[in-house]
Amino acid sequence: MLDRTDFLILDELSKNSRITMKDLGEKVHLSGPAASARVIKLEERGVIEDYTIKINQAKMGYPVHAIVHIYTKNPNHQPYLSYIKKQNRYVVHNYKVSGESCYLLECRFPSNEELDEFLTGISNYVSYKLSIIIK
Amino acid sequence: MLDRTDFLILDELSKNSRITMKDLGEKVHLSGPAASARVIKLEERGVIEDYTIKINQAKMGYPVHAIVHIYTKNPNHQPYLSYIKKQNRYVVHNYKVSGESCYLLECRFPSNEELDEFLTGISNYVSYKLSIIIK
DNA sequence: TTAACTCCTTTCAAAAATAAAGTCAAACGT
DNA sequence: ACGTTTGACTTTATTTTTGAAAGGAGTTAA
Repeated sequence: MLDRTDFLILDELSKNSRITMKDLGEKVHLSGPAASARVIKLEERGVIEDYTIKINQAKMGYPVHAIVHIYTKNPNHQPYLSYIKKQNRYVVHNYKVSGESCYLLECRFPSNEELDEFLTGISNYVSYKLSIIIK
Repeated sequence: MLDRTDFLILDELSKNSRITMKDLGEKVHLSGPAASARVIKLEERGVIEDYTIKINQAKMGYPVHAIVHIYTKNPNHQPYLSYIKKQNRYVVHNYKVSGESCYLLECRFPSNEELDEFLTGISNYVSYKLSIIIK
């Protein structure tokens, strides 16, 4: 399905998604139009889902990075999920998981104060364990 | 420091990092060169760290997505860290965290068999708890 | 008032993207 | 064995985008 050249292309686009098709072509020993055609196919097949940027959240004012393990006491998760949705400025991911906990919440905060408020908020719906990411 | 227009630019680039400066300019009510100048500044300030793509890992053959909580028994983490480095084809992130566990490992596998092998491998160095991401 | 900045626009030459045409080789049916 | 189709590529030529340069408008400070 995917050949060596496709992998090289994905690798280059991962490193720099704004590379020109001409330069991408050179890197993978193809002409610009050929590289472009490959990329379009990768998009169509859904292998490339998105072109995006990595933002330095600390410089954006969100230096506190945390993982919160959620243990829902109530079988109805909706109140928790609604609350999370309302607090989405802090939430990076909310994974439903199998294992000990029910959800794994990755989030970012401007300060510990706001983290504290957030945790106070969710404790109305669920119990949790907190891990702060150090690096 | 960052104004409303910068936030709009970051938002648009997050959604599509390959947008042309001309189109980006239109979206944020600026000329192409003005948008381009803003973007260059955001890069220089380190707010934009990287232009990258989101790859559908399932279509790449890595459908199993897991978070592994690592508890190091030994105060010397090096053997664990070296092992992780060797297994980097599976590892998305290896966060050092404060809290109950020592590291939070986000990883992806082609199958449960390979997840099993990986876990067998790390159990030589550390103990762990596994969470499989369902969605 | 004037000078120095900042941030923008417009203009235009150079570079890149894209559409189109043509080449080549492998696969397939007759 | 021959012609046809298909897929992936290159080259060429047109269109579009980029990025440099020049200049204007608003702000601040001497």
